[in-house]
Amino acid sequence: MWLKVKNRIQDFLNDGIWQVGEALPNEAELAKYFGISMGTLRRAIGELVQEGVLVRKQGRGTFVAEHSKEHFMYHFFRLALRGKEKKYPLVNNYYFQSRKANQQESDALDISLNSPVFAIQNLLFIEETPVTVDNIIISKELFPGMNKEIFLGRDSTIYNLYQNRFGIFIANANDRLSAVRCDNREIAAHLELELGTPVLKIVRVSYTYQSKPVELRTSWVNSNAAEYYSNIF
Amino acid sequence: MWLKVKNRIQDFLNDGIWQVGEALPNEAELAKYFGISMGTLRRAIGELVQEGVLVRKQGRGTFVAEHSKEHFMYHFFRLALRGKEKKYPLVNNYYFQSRKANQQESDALDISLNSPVFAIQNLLFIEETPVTVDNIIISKELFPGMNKEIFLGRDSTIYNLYQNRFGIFIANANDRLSAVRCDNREIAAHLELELGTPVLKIVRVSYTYQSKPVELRTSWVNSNAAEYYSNIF
DNA sequence: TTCGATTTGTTCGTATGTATT
DNA sequence: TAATACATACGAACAAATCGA
Repeated sequence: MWLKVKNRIQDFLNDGIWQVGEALPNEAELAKYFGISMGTLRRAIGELVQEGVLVRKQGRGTFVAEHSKEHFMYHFFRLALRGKEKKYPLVNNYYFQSRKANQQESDALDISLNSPVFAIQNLLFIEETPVTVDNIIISKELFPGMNKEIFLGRDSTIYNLYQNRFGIFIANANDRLSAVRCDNREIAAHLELELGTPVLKIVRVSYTYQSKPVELRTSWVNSNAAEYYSNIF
Repeated sequence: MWLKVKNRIQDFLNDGIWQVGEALPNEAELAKYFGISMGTLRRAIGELVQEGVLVRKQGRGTFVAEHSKEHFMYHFFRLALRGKEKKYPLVNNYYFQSRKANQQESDALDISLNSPVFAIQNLLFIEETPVTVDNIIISKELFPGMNKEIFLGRDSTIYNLYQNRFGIFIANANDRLSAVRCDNREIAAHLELELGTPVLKIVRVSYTYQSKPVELRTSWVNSNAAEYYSNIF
């Protein structure tokens, strides 16, 4: 029963019945609505809280999770200068283009070949040191109304923009890392490295709670300056 | 109360009152022993189950978790051949030495400089391809009776050996990744790479449930053949 | 094969504690 | 201070899995 209720609540969330940041009805009401006891309801909600979908606040209510800049930074930004504490990067945009998805992109994002996508290139600095060039690919269809002004005008992280403006939550990501020679002149120049220097290449696909792929991001990291941190639990 | 009981159970486990694989007393007995209701006890145990410390089996009992080879492989071995499924590696040992900890090693393992340690070098293959050279450092003090025969004679993963023979559970690990030029002749030869080829360098510190550092492992990965997978939730 | 004893899993209802407004 | 909402705790009943007689 708690599993059924959990799924029904998820469906409500997907259908946008309850909006981001909004409070759900209180536990007693919800239990009555679903025809179960409060204990069982709490179990269902408890799981969603653990997954980060809902947030419970004692004395206030249960809310649809709204992730902060800190959350996204802490969770998804895995780079830091060698041996130093993690810091917020500064972002410099190089291009924001409309084009069609190639094979790799359409495979990763689960869209058809040649679907319209946005292709974005950013250069990130930490303490004035260029640490990574990010190439971002997102499907146009998922982000109706998106344009360069909106993208550059965001007041927080990119994932926050997805969440707040488009209702899309990045819940998890899959990174594949390898070491490659930096043979691309443009990237080498951005990172202020000589051609042929080893760089960390990261291919990330980010997903929603429903495991729907949202973003393909390829990063080239200046490995002289920064390291990738991975915590395994 | 449930938090207090959880901590008391953890203490029992640390003190070895309940051994690996053993069953705990049943819920009713435990609740009575701790002077709490079964519901509260279940909450305490439930958290430990979630953390992977205990395992509950309906109809049988609650057991001290004993992690399988599959668990350790799935959780802690993050390498796979490019674009292929994860496979078990074959391990080839190059040396097993006794020596004293240097600065980096003593810092990482939280032991004093020049403490006795074991230093081990392995070469791992996947499908006949050499994928990584691992340098492993563990404190002698944590592994009384450890020697080359025991280490090489293990019938499962290294972490399983720590668990089954020494009662030490690797619960989480911290990896720091960077791309470097492979300038070490020996490592290059092991990986069948030319000197100067970019390789993925991973520095891992592994910890017990109590966040005590157990192992420092430095890996050099043949990035032509293999990739590092990282899942972020 | 069946049956009963044991053990964890689920659900219910209620009471009390604690944080917020 | 009172009302509201989540947090914790208790106890009981029944379901489901396991194991041995």
